[in-house]
Amino acid sequence: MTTYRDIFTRHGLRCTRQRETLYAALKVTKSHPTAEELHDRVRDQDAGLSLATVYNTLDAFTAAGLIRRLPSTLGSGPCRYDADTHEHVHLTTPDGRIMDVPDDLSERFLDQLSDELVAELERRTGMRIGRVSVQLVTESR
Amino acid sequence: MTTYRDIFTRHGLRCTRQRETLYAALKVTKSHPTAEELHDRVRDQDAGLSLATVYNTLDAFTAAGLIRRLPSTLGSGPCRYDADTHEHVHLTTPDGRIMDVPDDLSERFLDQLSDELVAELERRTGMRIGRVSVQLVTESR
DNA sequence: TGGAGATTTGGAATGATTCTAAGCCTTGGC
DNA sequence: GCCAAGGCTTAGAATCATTCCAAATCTCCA
Repeated sequence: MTTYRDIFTRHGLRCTRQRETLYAALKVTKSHPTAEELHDRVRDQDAGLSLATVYNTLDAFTAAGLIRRLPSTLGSGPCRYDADTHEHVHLTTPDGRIMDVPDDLSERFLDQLSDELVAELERRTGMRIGRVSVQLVTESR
Repeated sequence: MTTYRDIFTRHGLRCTRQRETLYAALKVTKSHPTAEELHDRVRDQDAGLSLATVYNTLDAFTAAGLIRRLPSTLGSGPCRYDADTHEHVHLTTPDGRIMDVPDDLSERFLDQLSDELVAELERRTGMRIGRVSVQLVTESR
Protein backbone atom coordinates (compact mmCIF):
# COMPACT_ATOMS: atom_id res chain seq x y z
CA MET A 1 0.00 0.00 0.00
CA THR A 2 0.99 3.60 -0.58
CA THR A 3 1.53 5.76 2.46
CA TYR A 4 1.33 9.54 2.55
CA ARG A 5 5.08 9.42 3.11
CA ASP A 6 5.48 7.66 -0.22
CA ILE A 7 3.32 10.20 -1.97
CA PHE A 8 5.21 13.12 -0.46
CA THR A 9 8.57 11.58 -1.30
CA ARG A 10 7.55 10.96 -4.88
CA HIS A 11 6.65 14.63 -5.14
CA GLY A 12 9.90 15.79 -3.58
CA LEU A 13 8.35 16.80 -0.28
CA ARG A 14 9.54 15.95 3.21
CA CYS A 15 7.14 14.07 5.38
CA THR A 16 6.07 15.93 8.51
CA ARG A 17 3.31 15.41 11.00
CA GLN A 18 1.67 18.64 9.88
CA ARG A 19 1.72 17.69 6.22
CA GLU A 20 0.21 14.29 6.89
CA THR A 21 -2.53 15.85 8.98
CA LEU A 22 -3.36 18.46 6.38
CA TYR A 23 -3.22 16.16 3.38
CA ALA A 24 -5.45 13.63 5.11
CA ALA A 25 -7.92 16.33 6.06
CA LEU A 26 -8.08 17.65 2.51
CA LYS A 27 -8.38 14.15 1.05
CA VAL A 28 -11.48 13.23 2.99
CA THR A 29 -13.55 16.26 2.15
CA LYS A 30 -15.43 17.12 -1.00
CA SER A 31 -16.09 20.69 0.08
CA HIS A 32 -13.00 22.42 -1.34
CA PRO A 33 -12.18 24.13 1.94
CA THR A 34 -10.37 27.41 2.38
CA ALA A 35 -7.11 27.57 4.31
CA GLU A 36 -8.94 28.78 7.41
CA GLU A 37 -11.59 26.10 7.17
CA LEU A 38 -8.90 23.47 6.91
CA HIS A 39 -7.11 25.03 9.86
CA ASP A 40 -10.31 24.76 11.88
CA ARG A 41 -10.86 21.16 10.84
CA VAL A 42 -7.47 19.96 12.03
CA ARG A 43 -7.50 21.93 15.25
CA ASP A 44 -8.74 19.04 17.39
CA GLN A 45 -6.11 16.71 15.98
CA ASP A 46 -3.19 19.13 16.23
CA ALA A 47 -4.04 22.29 18.10
CA GLY A 48 -0.57 23.74 17.62
CA LEU A 49 -0.66 23.62 13.85
CA SER A 50 -0.49 27.24 12.81
CA LEU A 51 -2.33 29.01 10.05
CA ALA A 52 1.03 29.98 8.53
CA THR A 53 1.83 26.30 8.23
CA VAL A 54 -1.49 25.65 6.57
CA TYR A 55 -0.64 28.27 3.97
CA ASN A 56 2.97 27.08 3.56
CA THR A 57 1.88 23.49 3.22
CA LEU A 58 -0.91 24.15 0.75
CA ASP A 59 1.53 26.20 -1.30
CA ALA A 60 4.07 23.38 -1.26
CA PHE A 61 1.42 20.81 -2.20
CA THR A 62 0.17 23.03 -5.01
CA ALA A 63 3.66 23.66 -6.37
CA ALA A 64 4.32 19.92 -6.28
CA GLY A 65 1.10 19.22 -8.16
CA LEU A 66 -0.30 17.20 -5.29
CA ILE A 67 -3.37 19.37 -4.93
CA ARG A 68 -4.98 22.19 -6.83
CA ARG A 69 -5.56 25.74 -5.72
CA LEU A 70 -8.91 27.17 -6.76
CA PRO A 71 -9.02 30.96 -6.85
CA SER A 72 -12.07 32.51 -5.25
CA THR A 73 -14.80 32.54 -7.87
CA LEU A 74 -16.07 35.80 -6.39
CA GLY A 75 -12.96 37.81 -7.15
CA SER A 76 -12.40 38.70 -3.55
CA GLY A 77 -12.38 36.23 -0.72
CA PRO A 78 -10.18 33.28 0.17
CA CYS A 79 -9.15 30.63 -2.28
CA ARG A 80 -10.08 27.01 -1.94
CA TYR A 81 -8.14 23.80 -2.26
CA ASP A 82 -8.88 20.50 -3.93
CA ALA A 83 -7.02 17.24 -3.32
CA ASP A 84 -8.56 15.82 -6.48
CA THR A 85 -6.19 16.71 -9.31
CA HIS A 86 -7.78 14.72 -12.07
CA GLU A 87 -9.51 16.92 -14.65
CA HIS A 88 -13.06 17.53 -13.59
CA VAL A 89 -15.73 20.16 -13.92
CA HIS A 90 -16.75 22.46 -11.09
CA LEU A 91 -20.07 24.01 -10.31
CA THR A 92 -19.75 27.40 -8.70
CA THR A 93 -22.42 29.04 -6.56
CA PRO A 94 -23.23 32.74 -6.17
CA ASP A 95 -21.99 32.63 -2.58
CA GLY A 96 -18.54 31.41 -3.53
CA ARG A 97 -18.80 27.70 -2.85
CA ILE A 98 -17.46 25.19 -5.34
CA MET A 99 -18.98 21.77 -5.95
CA ASP A 100 -17.92 18.83 -8.07
CA VAL A 101 -20.04 17.89 -11.04
CA PRO A 102 -20.86 14.16 -10.79
CA ASP A 103 -18.05 12.15 -12.36
CA ASP A 104 -20.01 10.67 -15.24
CA LEU A 105 -21.33 14.04 -16.32
CA SER A 106 -17.98 15.71 -15.81
CA GLU A 107 -16.34 13.16 -18.04
CA ARG A 108 -18.99 13.41 -20.73
CA PHE A 109 -18.60 17.15 -20.62
CA LEU A 110 -14.84 17.14 -21.01
CA ASP A 111 -14.93 14.45 -23.67
CA GLN A 112 -16.77 16.86 -25.93
CA LEU A 113 -13.75 19.11 -26.15
CA SER A 114 -11.66 18.08 -29.08
CA ASP A 115 -7.93 17.66 -28.62
CA GLU A 116 -7.59 18.82 -32.18
CA LEU A 117 -8.97 22.22 -31.36
CA VAL A 118 -6.65 22.52 -28.38
CA ALA A 119 -3.77 21.62 -30.68
CA GLU A 120 -4.80 24.32 -33.12
CA LEU A 121 -4.95 26.81 -30.29
CA GLU A 122 -1.44 25.87 -29.25
CA ARG A 123 -0.25 26.37 -32.80
CA ARG A 124 -1.93 29.73 -33.19
CA THR A 125 -1.05 31.13 -29.79
CA GLY A 126 2.39 29.59 -29.52
CA MET A 127 1.68 28.55 -25.94
CA ARG A 128 1.43 25.13 -24.39
CA ILE A 129 -1.95 24.42 -22.88
CA GLY A 130 -1.64 22.41 -19.70
CA ARG A 131 -5.28 21.86 -19.04
CA VAL A 132 -8.74 23.13 -19.76
CA SER A 133 -10.48 24.55 -16.73
CA VAL A 134 -14.26 24.48 -16.85
CA GLN A 135 -16.71 25.96 -14.39
CA LEU A 136 -20.46 25.90 -14.60
CA VAL A 137 -21.50 29.18 -13.07
CA THR A 138 -24.86 28.83 -11.34
CA GLU A 139 -27.31 31.61 -10.62
CA SER A 140 -29.74 31.82 -7.76
CA ARG A 141 -33.21 30.65 -8.63
CA MET B 1 -26.30 55.92 -32.08
CA THR B 2 -26.01 54.56 -28.57
CA THR B 3 -24.21 56.71 -26.06
CA TYR B 4 -22.64 55.52 -22.86
CA ARG B 5 -25.41 57.38 -21.11
CA ASP B 6 -27.96 55.19 -22.86
CA ILE B 7 -26.11 52.05 -21.91
CA PHE B 8 -25.83 53.10 -18.28
CA THR B 9 -29.48 54.08 -18.11
CA ARG B 10 -30.57 50.80 -19.61
CA HIS B 11 -28.62 49.05 -16.86
CA GLY B 12 -30.07 51.20 -14.12
CA LEU B 13 -26.90 53.20 -13.54
CA ARG B 14 -26.52 56.94 -13.32
CA CYS B 15 -24.28 58.57 -15.80
CA THR B 16 -21.29 60.33 -14.29
CA ARG B 17 -18.08 61.67 -15.70
CA GLN B 18 -16.09 59.03 -13.83
CA ARG B 19 -18.21 56.18 -15.12
CA GLU B 20 -17.93 57.34 -18.69
CA THR B 21 -14.17 57.67 -18.36
CA LEU B 22 -13.77 54.23 -16.82
CA TYR B 23 -16.13 52.42 -19.14
CA ALA B 24 -14.47 53.96 -22.19
CA ALA B 25 -11.02 53.01 -20.87
CA LEU B 26 -12.08 49.43 -20.27
CA LYS B 27 -13.81 49.18 -23.64
CA VAL B 28 -10.75 50.09 -25.66
CA THR B 29 -8.33 47.62 -24.10
CA LYS B 30 -8.00 43.92 -24.67
CA SER B 31 -5.65 43.44 -21.72
CA HIS B 32 -8.17 42.73 -18.94
CA PRO B 33 -6.68 45.33 -16.63
CA THR B 34 -6.72 45.29 -12.86
CA ALA B 35 -8.38 48.10 -10.90
CA GLU B 36 -5.01 49.75 -10.32
CA GLU B 37 -3.98 49.47 -13.94
CA LEU B 38 -7.23 51.08 -14.98
CA HIS B 39 -6.73 53.79 -12.40
CA ASP B 40 -3.30 54.50 -13.88
CA ARG B 41 -4.65 54.59 -17.41
CA VAL B 42 -7.28 57.21 -16.69
CA ARG B 43 -5.03 59.40 -14.56
CA ASP B 44 -4.09 61.77 -17.37
CA GLN B 45 -7.71 62.23 -18.36
CA ASP B 46 -9.05 62.71 -14.85
CA ALA B 47 -6.35 63.01 -12.24
CA GLY B 48 -8.83 63.32 -9.39
CA LEU B 49 -10.56 60.03 -10.07
CA SER B 50 -9.88 58.01 -6.95
CA LEU B 51 -9.03 54.34 -6.65
CA ALA B 52 -12.10 53.91 -4.43
CA THR B 53 -14.22 55.15 -7.29
CA VAL B 54 -12.55 52.71 -9.64
CA TYR B 55 -13.52 49.88 -7.30
CA ASN B 56 -17.02 51.21 -6.70
CA THR B 57 -17.61 51.70 -10.38
CA LEU B 58 -16.28 48.34 -11.45
CA ASP B 59 -18.46 46.73 -8.78
CA ALA B 60 -21.51 48.61 -10.03
CA PHE B 61 -20.78 47.66 -13.64
CA THR B 62 -20.27 44.04 -12.67
CA ALA B 63 -23.47 43.90 -10.64
CA ALA B 64 -25.33 45.43 -13.56
CA GLY B 65 -23.88 42.87 -15.96
CA LEU B 66 -22.16 45.56 -18.01
CA ILE B 67 -18.72 44.08 -17.53
CA ARG B 68 -17.28 40.89 -16.09
CA ARG B 69 -14.99 40.49 -13.12
CA LEU B 70 -12.26 37.91 -13.60
CA PRO B 71 -10.82 36.53 -10.36
CA SER B 72 -7.05 36.34 -10.24
CA THR B 73 -6.09 33.06 -11.84
CA LEU B 74 -3.19 32.80 -9.40
CA GLY B 75 -5.30 32.60 -6.28
CA SER B 76 -3.71 35.65 -4.76
CA GLY B 77 -3.30 38.96 -6.52
CA PRO B 78 -5.74 41.47 -7.95
CA CYS B 79 -8.69 40.57 -10.11
CA ARG B 80 -9.10 41.73 -13.63
CA TYR B 81 -12.00 43.22 -15.56
CA ASP B 82 -13.40 42.60 -19.00
CA ALA B 83 -15.80 44.85 -20.89
CA ASP B 84 -16.57 42.02 -23.29
CA THR B 85 -19.47 40.10 -21.78
CA HIS B 86 -20.22 37.78 -24.64
CA GLU B 87 -19.24 34.18 -23.89
CA HIS B 88 -15.66 33.64 -24.89
CA VAL B 89 -12.70 31.53 -23.88
CA HIS B 90 -9.71 32.86 -21.98
CA LEU B 91 -6.12 31.83 -22.11
CA THR B 92 -4.38 32.23 -18.77
CA THR B 93 -0.64 32.60 -18.34
CA PRO B 94 1.55 31.41 -15.44
CA ASP B 95 2.21 35.04 -14.48
CA GLY B 96 -1.46 35.84 -14.03
CA ARG B 97 -2.28 37.57 -17.29
CA ILE B 98 -5.46 36.71 -19.18
CA MET B 99 -5.75 36.76 -22.94
CA ASP B 100 -8.66 36.27 -25.30
CA VAL B 101 -8.72 33.24 -27.51
CA PRO B 102 -9.29 34.41 -31.11
CA ASP B 103 -13.02 34.71 -31.76
CA ASP B 104 -13.33 31.99 -34.37
CA LEU B 105 -11.56 29.43 -32.20
CA SER B 106 -13.40 30.54 -29.09
CA GLU B 107 -16.68 30.04 -30.86
CA ARG B 108 -15.74 26.67 -32.23
CA PHE B 109 -14.64 25.65 -28.78
CA LEU B 110 -17.87 26.66 -27.06
CA ASP B 111 -20.02 25.20 -29.82
CA GLN B 112 -18.73 21.79 -28.91
CA LEU B 113 -20.45 21.92 -25.56
CA SER B 114 -23.89 20.49 -25.89
CA ASP B 115 -26.80 22.38 -24.40
CA GLU B 116 -28.34 19.04 -23.74
CA LEU B 117 -25.62 18.11 -21.30
CA VAL B 118 -25.97 21.45 -19.53
CA ALA B 119 -29.69 20.80 -19.29
CA GLU B 120 -29.05 17.40 -17.76
CA LEU B 121 -26.69 18.97 -15.25
CA GLU B 122 -29.35 21.47 -14.30
CA ARG B 123 -31.82 18.66 -13.80
CA ARG B 124 -29.44 16.58 -11.70
CA THR B 125 -28.03 19.37 -9.59
CA GLY B 126 -31.21 21.38 -9.29
CA MET B 127 -29.33 24.58 -10.02
CA ARG B 128 -29.65 26.98 -12.89
CA ILE B 129 -26.47 27.30 -14.91
CA GLY B 130 -25.95 30.85 -16.08
CA ARG B 131 -22.90 30.28 -18.19
CA VAL B 132 -20.00 27.99 -18.80
CA SER B 133 -16.66 29.52 -17.96
CA VAL B 134 -13.69 28.07 -19.83
CA GLN B 135 -10.02 28.85 -19.35
CA LEU B 136 -7.14 27.31 -21.22
CA VAL B 137 -4.39 27.19 -18.65
CA THR B 138 -1.01 27.61 -20.31
CA GLU B 139 2.31 26.42 -18.96
CA SER B 140 5.70 27.99 -19.52
CA ARG B 141 7.65 26.35 -22.29
C1' DT C 1 24.04 9.80 15.45
C1' DG C 2 25.23 14.41 13.54
C1' DG C 3 24.49 18.09 10.99
C1' DA C 4 22.88 20.56 6.81
C1' DG C 5 19.13 22.32 5.36
C1' DA C 6 14.06 22.16 5.12
C1' DT C 7 9.99 23.13 7.96
C1' DT C 8 7.27 25.25 11.51
C1' DT C 9 5.85 29.06 14.14
C1' DG C 10 3.83 33.65 15.97
C1' DG C 11 3.79 37.93 14.77
C1' DA C 12 4.62 41.64 11.71
C1' DA C 13 4.03 43.24 7.03
C1' DT C 14 1.86 43.57 2.63
C1' DG C 15 -1.60 43.88 -0.88
C1' DA C 16 -6.24 44.07 -2.47
C1' DT C 17 -10.55 45.35 -1.45
C1' DT C 18 -14.25 47.26 1.31
C1' DC C 19 -16.10 50.51 4.56
C1' DT C 20 -17.15 55.17 6.39
C1' DA C 21 -18.94 59.56 6.58
C1' DA C 22 -18.97 63.90 4.48
C1' DG C 23 -19.67 66.65 0.47
C1' DC C 24 -21.02 66.72 -4.41
C1' DC C 25 -23.59 65.69 -8.39
C1' DT C 26 -27.42 63.68 -11.17
C1' DT C 27 -31.99 63.11 -11.91
C1' DG C 28 -36.86 63.81 -12.05
C1' DG C 29 -40.66 66.85 -10.73
C1' DC C 30 -42.21 71.30 -10.94
C1' DG D 1 -34.25 76.35 -15.27
C1' DC D 2 -34.53 75.24 -10.09
C1' DC D 3 -34.77 72.07 -6.14
C1' DA D 4 -34.87 68.49 -3.40
C1' DA D 5 -33.88 63.29 -2.73
C1' DG D 6 -30.92 60.22 -3.00
C1' DG D 7 -27.11 58.18 -5.59
C1' DC D 8 -22.04 58.93 -6.35
C1' DT D 9 -17.38 60.25 -5.21
C1' DT D 10 -13.70 60.82 -2.19
C1' DA D 11 -9.71 60.22 1.21
C1' DG D 12 -8.54 57.70 4.60
C1' DA D 13 -9.33 54.05 7.86
C1' DA D 14 -10.42 49.28 8.36
C1' DT D 15 -10.59 44.53 7.03
C1' DC D 16 -9.36 40.28 5.06
C1' DA D 17 -6.32 36.97 2.93
C1' DT D 18 -1.89 35.94 2.23
C1' DT D 19 3.10 36.36 2.56
C1' DC D 20 7.27 37.50 4.97
C1' DC D 21 10.50 37.16 8.85
C1' DA D 22 13.72 35.23 11.94
C1' DA D 23 14.29 31.98 15.45
C1' DA D 24 13.50 27.31 17.04
C1' DT D 25 12.66 22.65 15.61
C1' DC D 26 12.56 18.69 12.87
C1' DT D 27 13.80 15.48 8.90
C1' DC D 28 16.69 12.88 6.37
C1' DC D 29 20.86 11.11 4.67
C1' DA D 30 25.57 9.93 5.40
